[in-house]
Amino acid sequence: MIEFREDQPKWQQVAQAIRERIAAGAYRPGSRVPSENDLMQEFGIARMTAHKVMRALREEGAIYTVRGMGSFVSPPGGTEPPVVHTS
Amino acid sequence: MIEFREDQPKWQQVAQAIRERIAAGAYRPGSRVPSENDLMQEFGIARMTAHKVMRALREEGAIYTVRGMGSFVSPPGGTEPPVVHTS
DNA sequence: AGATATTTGTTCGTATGTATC
DNA sequence: GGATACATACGAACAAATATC
Repeated sequence: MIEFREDQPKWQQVAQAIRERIAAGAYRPGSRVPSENDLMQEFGIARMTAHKVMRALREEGAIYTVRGMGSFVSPPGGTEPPVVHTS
Repeated sequence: MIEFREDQPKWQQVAQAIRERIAAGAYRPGSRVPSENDLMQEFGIARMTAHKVMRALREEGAIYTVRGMGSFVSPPGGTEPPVVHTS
């Protein structure tokens, strides 16, 4: 759990926590990151706040998202299209 | 986009813009009007300001709103309850 | 085929805090 | 004090995509 500081928005602090886990290799390229529901539970935040976190990470290219599936760590390169199972 | 005047609140100017579009028939009775998010984007305003716009239009009967769905142009009569699709 | 659960996308409703005028 | 305007953050509801059973 995080002790939220007063001087920075929750959504930024959570986003930073996820960034650090990716950088540390806790979440590896192509693997799923916690769902918005997971983030709600773990950090005690509202779903819209979790959504804002994921949107920020998505916009900076750290993750990509598939509706109904979840979000995944982007490959090191950065912009390769996600592997979508079409079978 | 709008060039906001200094002599009048933003939320009133945006509300007037929407009123004019309804009057002009750009938004027809029963059809959806732009969401608060749309208004944020188009006019470059905060969500709370967009909300204030919609509340004003709702209170004067120009639109009606359904949570989770959006806002819609009121029928010409004025105060008939909205048609909800239950099928 | 159908039902259910999970997950993300989007919508509105509300409250609080900050800053400015 | 009041009104405006912004950002943050909570809640609630509806929608659509995906997966599983």
